[in-house]
Amino acid sequence: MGKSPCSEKSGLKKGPWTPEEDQKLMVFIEEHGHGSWRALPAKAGLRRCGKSCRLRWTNYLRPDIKRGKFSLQEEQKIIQLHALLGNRWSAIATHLSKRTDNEIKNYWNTHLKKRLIRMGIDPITHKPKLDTLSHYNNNGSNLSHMAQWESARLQAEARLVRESKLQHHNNKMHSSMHAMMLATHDDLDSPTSTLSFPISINENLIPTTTTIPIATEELMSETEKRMCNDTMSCLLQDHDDIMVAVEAFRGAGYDNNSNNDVTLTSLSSDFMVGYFNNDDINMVFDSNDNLAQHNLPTANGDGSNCDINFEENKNYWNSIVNLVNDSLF
DNA sequence: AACGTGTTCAACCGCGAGGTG
DNA sequence: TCACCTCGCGGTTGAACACGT
Repeated sequence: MGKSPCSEKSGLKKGPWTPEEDQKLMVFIEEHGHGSWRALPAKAGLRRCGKSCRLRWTNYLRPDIKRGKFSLQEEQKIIQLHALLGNRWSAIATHLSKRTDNEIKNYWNTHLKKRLIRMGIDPITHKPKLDTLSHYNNNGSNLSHMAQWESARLQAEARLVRESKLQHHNNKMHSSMHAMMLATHDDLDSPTSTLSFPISINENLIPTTTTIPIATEELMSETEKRMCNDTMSCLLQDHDDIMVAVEAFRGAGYDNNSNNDVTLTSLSSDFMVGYFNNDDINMVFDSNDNLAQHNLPTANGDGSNCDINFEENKNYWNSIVNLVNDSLF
């Protein structure tokens, strides 16, 4: 297996890179490209292993790297992406232009993770920790707020389940495209409008759901296309984008089945979840239509609770993001 | 100024995926 | 199918730095 011979070879330098070494590596790559990393050190006149050269280049010397303080937007994005993708730093890095996976990983471990822990949020699940309740209990008055929050949240979820099932039923009833807004606004408001607990929901991130026939674009009427555009405009720029997303969905390994509509729900300005209405498969796409995650389990196998899973996640993300924002000021 | 402690982040290590013969 | 190799990823380390006493 691919165990690196780096540490086993004598005469190879380790540790921090000198400016001279950096210069040699940059000049060589600019002239020849990196090609085989294993062969590069000898060609470039470096007493380093190829692995060390690759790391130095990708994490430090590459010209398209942005360094310095992370912006608030970048922090929010990292938190959201981590909630969705976990410790897949390279995947997260692809959504933050000019940031390396190593830098994001370090920033998470040294700043964001600690901040979430301080706020009583589990940095792995992105949900409030159970011991947060006892923390609040020990501190007195806030326990009732936490309990009220959880109670309101559960009530909202129960309503969402009911409405989701109704929506799923409607989807089955109509085989052509339907653009519809989920009636979730009140549900999302309820925990915050009645409580003083400092979690609020960002109303800009209310999800929109659109059901699109997976059949070819030609089958869609102009009206349908327009409805599609209107509903998805918060996420996708135009009809072409939507069709690209559908193609990406279809291209992810599933057969084209004209009876199998796809439902797309925008989670945020960067992510969209989709699922086949008669399937238990659902997927998450980023704004570039890349498949970020798929095959998330569903409770009843018919896709009817997909909205609930992602609705719940979205709520937590917004809560986390808002809490982070609150802690900054 | 000296020391101890905490924090940061560049760099390393080991593992697994994927390619190739 | 198997063995070998390279590459990329995520976890971890430790030197350098910051800060408090």
